[in-house]
Amino acid sequence: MERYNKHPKHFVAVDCVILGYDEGELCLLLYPRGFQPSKGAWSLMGGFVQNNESSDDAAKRVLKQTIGLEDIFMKQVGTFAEPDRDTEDRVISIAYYALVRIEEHDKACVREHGAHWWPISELPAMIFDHRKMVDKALLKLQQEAGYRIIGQELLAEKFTMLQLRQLYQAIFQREFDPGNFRKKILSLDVLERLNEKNMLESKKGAFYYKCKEENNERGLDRIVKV
Amino acid sequence: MERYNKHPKHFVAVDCVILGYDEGELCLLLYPRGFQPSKGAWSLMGGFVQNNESSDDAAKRVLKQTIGLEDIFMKQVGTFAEPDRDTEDRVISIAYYALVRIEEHDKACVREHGAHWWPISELPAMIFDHRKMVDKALLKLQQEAGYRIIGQELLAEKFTMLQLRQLYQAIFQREFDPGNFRKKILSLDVLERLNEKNMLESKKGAFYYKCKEENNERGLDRIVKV
DNA sequence: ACAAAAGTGTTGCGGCTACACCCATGA
DNA sequence: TCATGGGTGTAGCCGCAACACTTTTGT
Repeated sequence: MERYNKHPKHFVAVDCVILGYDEGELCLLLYPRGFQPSKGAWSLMGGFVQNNESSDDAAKRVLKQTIGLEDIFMKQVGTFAEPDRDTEDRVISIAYYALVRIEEHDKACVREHGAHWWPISELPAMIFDHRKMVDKALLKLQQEAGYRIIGQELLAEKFTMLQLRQLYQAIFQREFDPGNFRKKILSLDVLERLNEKNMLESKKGAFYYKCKEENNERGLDRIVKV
Repeated sequence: MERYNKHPKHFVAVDCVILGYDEGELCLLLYPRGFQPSKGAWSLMGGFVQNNESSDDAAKRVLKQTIGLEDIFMKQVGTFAEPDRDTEDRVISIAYYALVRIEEHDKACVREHGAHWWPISELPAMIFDHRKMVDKALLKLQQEAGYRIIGQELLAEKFTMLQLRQLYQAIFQREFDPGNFRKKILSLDVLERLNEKNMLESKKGAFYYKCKEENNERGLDRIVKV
């Protein structure tokens, strides 16, 4: 008994704003659209939502296919449903953003798609409303990072205060005072200092830290005022 | 040329978390589902996204139909796309929340649907994942109210400090000190004091305020720390 | 010796909280 | 006159920003 049949059905897609971090800057993974219209223009990684698949599942599938990684931090950005947003046919798209360690992704997988990492400050033109998705994703990332330590998602398992601070500077596009940043972060008591130092980025050497397990539970103080 | 045809299409709906404010408490408008399964269970107001209609448009249409009001404050909450969330058939639903002045809506229109305003503290069971939508909407409302004065949306064009404070107490589920609340709000310089007093709720009489026009532009200080 | 990052300490300002306090007036 | 909300003032606390200062070590 199909009660809903008088209503139209639509293509539903997911588009992934895949963010990494490299050399002090946030980077976005884009791939070149291979056919007209807008051939050669850059596009987010996307895919259609299949039957028996939630949009979360679809986004995970796209991520697996394009960068070969699973269990990635990922959140919904919002849904874009203007009737003419896709020039080919109507497609309603649910945007997600994902945070990946840029060093760990499957480079062959990415190369195969002709994809390219772009620094956030120099993004090329993108198809459709993908630029809007990216901008909204970056805002959501700031919100997330303002309430929870974003560290292991974009850096490595262990990281130094310098690395974490530079990451936050990239996310919030502003400087943080080294001393104050350190004290603020440590006062939250969500990092664990390891008995190991990074000797590469300073003469004195900087302790590595890693996130404590319970970091996932939010509810901290706010870290960065917006 | 339909390049997407190998992919499935889906029903796409909007569901509206319609919030009002009455006698010191937030209220939610629900209507009873009229058919099996879950007949008699309560449901959000919803509707299907039509062709040539964005989801924002669809949500506005649903609001117009159910409470007879246009130009209502409204924001996207998120998209719910579990394959089995609707027991009848697969429907992907985009949830919105709307803020309405409970006194101004079209009561005949609402009665016709058998709808009922429920205080937030005593919500009945709802169908499908509607409860999740409501909870997420209430969180979004807190976020919004924390950065912008939510006043004219839920109260009247003009309102007293007492009314505004009680509204905020309902939204954040906690008490605010009357003096401090007043000073904080006025320091934002987004309200305009009218030469008119409300004599009904106190002996001395309280000035009415209304929102200045530019209140819509966000970017204020944070009002309530979460 | 110098530079550069690590790490700690100090000080001042601003905002928030918890009140105290007077005002106006209806019951 | 008492209770109630309106409205203002104030003292203390806390957090943050700015910045000084010491440590360590490679070049």
